[in-house]
Amino acid sequence: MQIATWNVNSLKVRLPHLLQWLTDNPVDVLCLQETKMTDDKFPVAEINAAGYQVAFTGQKTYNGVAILSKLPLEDVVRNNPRFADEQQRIIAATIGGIRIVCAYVPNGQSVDSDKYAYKLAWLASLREWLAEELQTHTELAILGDYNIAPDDRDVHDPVAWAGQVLCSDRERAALTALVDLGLTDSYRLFEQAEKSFSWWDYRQLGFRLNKGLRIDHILLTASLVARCTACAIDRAPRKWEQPSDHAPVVATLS
DNA sequence: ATGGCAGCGCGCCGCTGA
Repeated sequence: MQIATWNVNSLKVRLPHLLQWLTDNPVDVLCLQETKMTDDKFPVAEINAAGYQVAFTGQKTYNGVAILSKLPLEDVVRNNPRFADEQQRIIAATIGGIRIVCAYVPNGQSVDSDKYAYKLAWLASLREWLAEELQTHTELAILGDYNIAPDDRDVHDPVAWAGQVLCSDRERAALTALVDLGLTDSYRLFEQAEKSFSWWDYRQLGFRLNKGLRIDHILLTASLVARCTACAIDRAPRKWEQPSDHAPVVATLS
């Protein structure tokens, strides 16, 4: 079984890439972020035709998340029930007995921004909710765009990024607090190339110069860690014409 | 030096993203 996450930066623009990528990578579960569309616009028929069922929650212009699955999606939850939020950033479903949580963590903009305070509050509430979910789901995976580079290995220029949003201590502590619930960054279970990133700025030849960050993650509970045989970032679609600025991350479970 | 891409909105610039 393969589970994956991809921030598509507009599903309207990226639908052809999504369908191509699924043809090339017929994963069992794919979590999407930044669909940027209201639910009435969601391309259900095209995704069904590709062999996937789908649950989603979106809004105009910003945010929006979805879970695609070959197997049925059960017990779908939209948003964190503990956090009143107009922004559509979370969707969860049980698939093949695994609780799948798809998350689009707020960006935060800058550490002195109101959006940063919102990001930290959002993450604190996510932790509270996940703690509850973990009481009833021993097999749980939380996949998504965390907008946090866990440590300096995940940053192309740690000096330039030191203390900046996506790399600041408080965000990293919030991520550590999630991990401390009993989760593991699946990417670091395995030997990985240095300078492995999942996002590259569109500007200044970011991808070509590999000036990126690793901010898209798949966290697993211990029972899924035991089943996890691989985790990889697929840089291929970042090279396609008119790409998302993020690459998909794929974890393989036995 | 706050730029630079990209997507979106009743658009022709301003916002958000990361």
